[in-house]
Amino acid sequence: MSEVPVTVIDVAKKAGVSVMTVSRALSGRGYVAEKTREKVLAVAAELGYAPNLSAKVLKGSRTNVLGLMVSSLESPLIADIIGKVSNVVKRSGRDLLIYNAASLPDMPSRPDVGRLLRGVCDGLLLVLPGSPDSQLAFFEQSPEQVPVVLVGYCRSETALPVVRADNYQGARAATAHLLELGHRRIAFLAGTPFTGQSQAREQGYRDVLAEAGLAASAQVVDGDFQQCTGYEAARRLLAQPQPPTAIFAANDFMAFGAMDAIKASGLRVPEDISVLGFDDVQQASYVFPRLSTVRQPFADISEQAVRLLIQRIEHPDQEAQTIELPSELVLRDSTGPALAAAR
Amino acid sequence: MSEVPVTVIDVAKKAGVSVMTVSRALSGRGYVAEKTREKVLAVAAELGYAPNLSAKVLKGSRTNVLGLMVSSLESPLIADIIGKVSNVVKRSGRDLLIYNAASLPDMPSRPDVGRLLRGVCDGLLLVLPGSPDSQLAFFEQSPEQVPVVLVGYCRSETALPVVRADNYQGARAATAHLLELGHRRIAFLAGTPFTGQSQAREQGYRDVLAEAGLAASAQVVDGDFQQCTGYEAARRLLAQPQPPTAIFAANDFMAFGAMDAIKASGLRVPEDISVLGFDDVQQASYVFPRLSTVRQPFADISEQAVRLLIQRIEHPDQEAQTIELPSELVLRDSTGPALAAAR
DNA sequence: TTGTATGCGTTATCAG
DNA sequence: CTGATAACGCATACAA
Repeated sequence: MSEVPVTVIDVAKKAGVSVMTVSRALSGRGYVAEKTREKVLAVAAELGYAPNLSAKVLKGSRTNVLGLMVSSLESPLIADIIGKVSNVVKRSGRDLLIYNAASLPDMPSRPDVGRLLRGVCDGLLLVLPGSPDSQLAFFEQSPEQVPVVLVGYCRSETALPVVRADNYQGARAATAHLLELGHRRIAFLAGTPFTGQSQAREQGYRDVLAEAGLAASAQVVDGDFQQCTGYEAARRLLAQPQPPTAIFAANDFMAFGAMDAIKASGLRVPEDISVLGFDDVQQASYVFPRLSTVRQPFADISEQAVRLLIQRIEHPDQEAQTIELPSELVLRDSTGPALAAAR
Repeated sequence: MSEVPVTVIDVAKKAGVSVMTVSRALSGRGYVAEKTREKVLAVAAELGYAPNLSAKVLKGSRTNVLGLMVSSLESPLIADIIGKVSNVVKRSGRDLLIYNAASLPDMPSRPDVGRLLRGVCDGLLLVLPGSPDSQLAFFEQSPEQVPVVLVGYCRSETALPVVRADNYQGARAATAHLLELGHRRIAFLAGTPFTGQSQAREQGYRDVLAEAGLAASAQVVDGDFQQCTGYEAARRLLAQPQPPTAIFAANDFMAFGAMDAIKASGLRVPEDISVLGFDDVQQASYVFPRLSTVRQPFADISEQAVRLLIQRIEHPDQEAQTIELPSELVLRDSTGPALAAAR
């Protein structure tokens, strides 16, 4: 009962026509008699014919498959983006293949990383918040080889098309909000520098403080977007003689870690210390207290990224553009007025 | 400067040999003079040759690519498994392609779902906790077509090889622990039924209660493994005249939701109500209070699943086996003695 | 409107 | 030990 793969030849034989006619009937290109077309389609359906993707690729034609390269699979944030992109792609009638470009510490990524996908996919989406730029150079060198769109990339040095949130304005709004609440000692928990997103957020934070005449009170702690790092960083901040009254984390996960550290120290959020995140991951609404944060419009970002990629596949000659979507300050329960005593 | 793809022909020309010699030198199969081999390898490296995967597939040879089909990309748990599998596969010198088999509500999955991967991959790993069995039937019907291994599947009706944790014993240990702490009203928050994992856990829960003569006190609330569902379910439980003193959730995310609901009601975990999860996702150690849970050995599971898949690729004729790895009760801070008043 | 022949990059077969 | 040739499944000129 094991069905051997069905090819155009099988369909052609059974339908009593040539392979060419089958090909035309299925692709819709070229002239085929309506009656013949129906016959072929019926036989194809009956036999359960599905085109061999590899043969298509080899022939150089479109596969209707898009690729998504990520620098990590262990971050729930990336998982969320992957899920959204996957849905958008499916809705466009295409398929999506995901590839983890992360290289193991003891096993450097081979030069053919990505070759894999490049062969099979019509175009590639790159979500690489954890990758050094060497990977990117690989794609920049041959832009006409395969269409590419960067997601959430924040540095200006690339010639590739980009879709991202407005990290700078988002961070400005967040910092301004904390100032309005009366906070004067606001710490910033930074993330990894790879995509430049953390720097953009830090810049927004610093600029707003500077404009309020508080440049000297800026305190930036290095981090890596991980929850446990946020925990450790917050512990160190709390151990200071004059701990901050508010913590602005470069992402939600570090904010979660910071909240845990604060609670573990016997302090309350937001009564004793306010915490503000960035991203608005799903968990932000479920933790206690619910996290105030800057929302990145991931649904829009995914939508635009896929749209832009498809556009580039169909019009490879157009200029690369950068799409920046607005971030939005979402106020929940983790931010509150600064303690009068602490001002 | 755009590099056109380098083929064996290019290498052959530059090395002054035939394509066949190049193929042999690179694959290591067949006789090639040592000196010729070195020459070819040098030229291949110089030209940056990488084999065309599609051509390999078309020819029917191994691709050294494994596929991972998941039923959802939005669950952090699956994301975790994906990451681990990805690492194991990389370490084996192979590559991994991930495909989201979830079908959109308004766009049913086309019949060629999976055809895609089946063509390109030597074998497939299936992680389908959210899929009805129709998808599975697809693979069972033609097991010799492409080697397949199921991950975390708990029903006995399949002839395919399976790797999973011991859900039943894990749930037994968890329930027994709550009984030892003095709890007598223990509620169980169930998940989706698709893989049978929730049922296995529920069975362990019911059996231990029955053996303690408490079968009548079993209370099972339907859920779907989602955090918000855990929240809602816990709220309903708390609204009862005699709320449970302990909640055993079929997974950690529902446990998180339950903890949030308890805290939002002004009660404390574990002083007023104990909460116990299942899975031991990373967040379980970071939430407050840290979650007691049943650890699924995902690292081992991933390792074994990949190992088993590779074994089946290389020896397709062997009998399908089921590997069940032990779960482990991990006690943290979310479980404590039952309130004397509530017993 | 339909059929024939060719090539994409690889590897297996078989001859040299 | 090495090389020419065919074949995998599909789509495209081109011919009929």
